[in-house]
Amino acid sequence: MTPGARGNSGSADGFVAPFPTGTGDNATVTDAPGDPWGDTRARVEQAALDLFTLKGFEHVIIDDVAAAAGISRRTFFRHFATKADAVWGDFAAHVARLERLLVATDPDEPVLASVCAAYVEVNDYADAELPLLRERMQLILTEPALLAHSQLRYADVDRVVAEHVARRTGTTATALVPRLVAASTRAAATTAFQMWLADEGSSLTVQLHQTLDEMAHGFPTLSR
Amino acid sequence: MTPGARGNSGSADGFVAPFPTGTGDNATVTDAPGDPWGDTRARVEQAALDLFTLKGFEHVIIDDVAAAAGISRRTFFRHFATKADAVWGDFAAHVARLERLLVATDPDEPVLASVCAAYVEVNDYADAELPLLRERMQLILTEPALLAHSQLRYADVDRVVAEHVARRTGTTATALVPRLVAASTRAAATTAFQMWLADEGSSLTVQLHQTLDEMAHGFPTLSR
DNA sequence: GACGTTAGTGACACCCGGTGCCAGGGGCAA
DNA sequence: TTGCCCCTGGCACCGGGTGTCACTAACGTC
Repeated sequence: MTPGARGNSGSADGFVAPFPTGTGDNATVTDAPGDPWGDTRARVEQAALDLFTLKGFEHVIIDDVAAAAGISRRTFFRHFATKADAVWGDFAAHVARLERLLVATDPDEPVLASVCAAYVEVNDYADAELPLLRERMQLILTEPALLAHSQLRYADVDRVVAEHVARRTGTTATALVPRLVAASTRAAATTAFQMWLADEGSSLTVQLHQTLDEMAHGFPTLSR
Repeated sequence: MTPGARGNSGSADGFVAPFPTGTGDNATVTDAPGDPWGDTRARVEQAALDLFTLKGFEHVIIDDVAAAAGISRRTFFRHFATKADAVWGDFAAHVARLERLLVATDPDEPVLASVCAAYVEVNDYADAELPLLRERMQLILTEPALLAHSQLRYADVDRVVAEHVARRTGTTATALVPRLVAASTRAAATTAFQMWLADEGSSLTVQLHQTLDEMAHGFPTLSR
């Protein structure tokens, strides 16, 4: 549901630049112990996020990001398949974590509740990570091109959830209920993120809980 | 929720070509009474749909569609803002119809039920229109680029539904419940379309009813 | 210490979606 | 006939994305 807000530490799918690309501002060579030139991918991500937030996604061209990160346009596309991908961090790891949470759920717990709980838990970020997450989600849910692109990323989430429901209910992931649960919970989670973004002081966990519960319980607020 | 399956009769936002563009296969000039040269936009739509279905969306370039429709590449982009838009027919009219249905709902009816009913009714197509609808939805839900693009179109639907719920519940369209109802019902409707596409012999109306009810009632199938 | 391998990089050419601009040319009213 | 409106095609251009080639640093091997 969310881009991986961790600072790209593990580099699950990211490479590490083994030498400097020399824009001149790299100070001394032996700056940090172990990783002297820093992670190129992380540097590009940061530059992209900053520029997109500052000038708007479609007003920034790849050359801008590349220049800000001290790499060439061609190299940008070696680290990110598309312009939009620069916003998502290590999302594959996030999806993998959701899948692990789902697999580890108590088989006696109601399926829908287990999905909601996993959604809440996988989005339980440390306070220090929230500003970055906010910046990412603000872009994803606000910029049309990124909103459209998000559909492709979220397809993986839907698949993981649908497979979980299918396992628990003894059907296939393409059956009605697994698909419906996946689509509905994701819709609710997205709504929770919108509410969280709109209210600077709110808690993401609380918003997720409230929104998922409201949906899962058949919208009790609407006079039932 | 659905592209307008009607044959583009009203031309709510489409223009009408006032003279032929002459690829040679236009038979005699006085072919059909009243509209001798046919609707250019409709011709392009048909060519695009056929080619996309036949070769896959991203394996078809605009020049292919333009050539098949007997127009220039530049003219294609005068009828459709993007390549993806050629698939959607008169979707704005479809959204407008949904909005009229929502406005006309009985104020005493439960809000959620009124949204579900409107979703079902706005997607109640004549048998003759179903093959075209199937082709369109198959593309939209299958081709990644079109799936991503659909998010932008469906944003209009969400807005209309959220505004309806906001009116009925005395809040704003950006409040939690209006947003959540809009997102959830759309998720359910999309799922219904997937099920309908997967089962050649099923009824779209039945699928929509079943899926929306399952969601709106809190997923009774999941042992509650 | 010379060597081949591996991997990230930059430069270049190219494809394709999309846009701005300009120049026709047909319908239509004055 | 004149002028206007609108649709059209052609052309140049922008920007995202890809294939290819050559360069160079790190590393293991003989």
